[in-house]
Amino acid sequence: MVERHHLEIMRSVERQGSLTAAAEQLHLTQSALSHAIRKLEQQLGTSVWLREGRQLRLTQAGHQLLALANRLLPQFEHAEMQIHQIAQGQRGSLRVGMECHPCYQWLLRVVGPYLQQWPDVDVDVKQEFQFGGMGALFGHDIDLLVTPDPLHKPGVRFEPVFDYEQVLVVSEDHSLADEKWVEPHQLEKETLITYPVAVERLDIFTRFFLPAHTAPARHKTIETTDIMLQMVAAGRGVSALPRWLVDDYARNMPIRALKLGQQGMPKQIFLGFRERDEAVDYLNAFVKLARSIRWN
Amino acid sequence: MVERHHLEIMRSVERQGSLTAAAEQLHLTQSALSHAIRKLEQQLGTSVWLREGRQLRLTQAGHQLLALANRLLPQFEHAEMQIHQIAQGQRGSLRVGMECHPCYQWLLRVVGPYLQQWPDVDVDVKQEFQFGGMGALFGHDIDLLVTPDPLHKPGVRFEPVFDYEQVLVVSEDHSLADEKWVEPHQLEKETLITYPVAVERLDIFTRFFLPAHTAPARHKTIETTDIMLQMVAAGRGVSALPRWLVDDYARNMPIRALKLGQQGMPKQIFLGFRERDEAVDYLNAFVKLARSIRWN
DNA sequence: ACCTGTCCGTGAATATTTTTCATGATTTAG
DNA sequence: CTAAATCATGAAAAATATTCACGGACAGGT
Repeated sequence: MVERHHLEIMRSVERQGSLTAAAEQLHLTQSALSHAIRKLEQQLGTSVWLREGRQLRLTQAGHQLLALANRLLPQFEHAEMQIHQIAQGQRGSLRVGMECHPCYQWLLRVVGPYLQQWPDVDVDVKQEFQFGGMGALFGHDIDLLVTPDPLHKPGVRFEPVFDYEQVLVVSEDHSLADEKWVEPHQLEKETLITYPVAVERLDIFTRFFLPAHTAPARHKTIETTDIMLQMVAAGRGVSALPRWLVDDYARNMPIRALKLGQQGMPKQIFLGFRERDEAVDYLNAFVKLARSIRWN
Repeated sequence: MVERHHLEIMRSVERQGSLTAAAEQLHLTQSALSHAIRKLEQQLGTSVWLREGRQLRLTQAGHQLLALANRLLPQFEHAEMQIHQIAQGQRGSLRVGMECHPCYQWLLRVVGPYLQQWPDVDVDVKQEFQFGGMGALFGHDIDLLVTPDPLHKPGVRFEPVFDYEQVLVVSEDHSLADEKWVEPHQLEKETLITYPVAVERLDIFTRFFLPAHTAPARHKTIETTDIMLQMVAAGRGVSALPRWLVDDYARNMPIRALKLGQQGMPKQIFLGFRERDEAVDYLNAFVKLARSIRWN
């Protein structure tokens, strides 16, 4: 019925002052506009303007239409511009999913600079997935997965972006506090504090205790890193965390970091994304930026 | 570029869940929609949804479009409905112009009931006209002119809507306070207070003093009726006003109304409008309602 | 694994709509 | 009163939208 085209005509006629001038501005003939409006008037059942000599004066219906044009046309134009930006990968929204607790601390450092570089990209972080991080990736609930466990499958690609060392955190007063490293059996009497995730996903078990066929005496879970470290500082248990994270906290807390085994436990953070999105500029840029960020 | 039609498709596909179902709802074939969107995608430079098996999933551009559709389509529809009402004279805006000061008091009593009867008509009152009330009427600045002086010209019609008597207002303490009527020469020593308009437009001069070849001693002008009557009550002068207005104020003020001459001075309020608008329902209804209102 | 029904995409044919062209009627300015 | 400018109109041409008739892909049932 009322089409965008009609609104363009209304606006142009208002701005240019005459049908003829408007036609020129719209790269059409005066006749085309005349026909277009005439048809609209027939459909609306009322005229849009009154022909008074060579002047056109808007009727009430005409005023409504003009108001509509002034309201809607900018929205059309803005949306088109935005979609254009999206088409060129300059604008978008990046939904980041995370599968590891301390990853969040790391992510925060990446997101800041990223938002500066890509002011037109929104970053959204999600932490709960019904079908796991991979499920969320495949189900398009997220566009990027931050995880320490790359689960290679066709359709997704994982890129390592950050190497770090997982360390054991103990209180300054702990008997092991001055050791360079710990062996599994040294923790047989300890309380281990971890995030509340399945044991299979805890490297401290899969790569440290299990190979040595031992385990800590007790296992507690705590949601947040801050409280976890408070507990460790208070001598209520030990925990395994990234070294960069511990170093950060150690400035204000009586805690120490120890290597897990003589060689330490190297870990990596990976970014996973759908291969289809490989060409998406702002996603690629995120991966690149993430890789370039260093902790001193 | 992005047309209303595309928005309709986006919305319908979202609601119906598939192109085929949307096509049915829009009374088109699935092929038509497919072609339409394909062309749009080419113009935008990005696809609107991804074909995943038989599922369509919106891209970011698609989400933008859908959001646009949900925002703009209701506005299109609302505007069309409104214009339809305008076309049938059920809705409009009535711009009322006034040429006489006390007319405003009268108008207020008409507008209330009118707004009740015509909830879809907006009433706007204007009091200042660059080229007089008639000019405003011809220039389409107003649709209705309230005036005591019908100036008949081709193209406009005037309808008398209210008969009343213009009376002299004096203080209760005035020497004439208990007279039934006054003659012009009795006011030769008085101060006359009027609204600030040209003397030719004041009936008290043209119909009362001038025929008797006399005039009041002093002439002051005051903008507002309230202050004017305060002055009269205080014995600072006399004034000429409609009887219904004076009766209203006299309940709380020490003032009296006297006939101007033995016969009194009958007056009328007229409503003027363009003959072209004669068929406009809500305008006609205003005139009719104005005529029917009585003061008891 | 193999139908089967359903969905979407595509190219050619067709239908519809938009635009132009050519012209006339009306009005304003000089 | 003429000249220039404006908008309206009908017919012709151009452009666009829609349908038709397919084909390929996929999910669900057997």
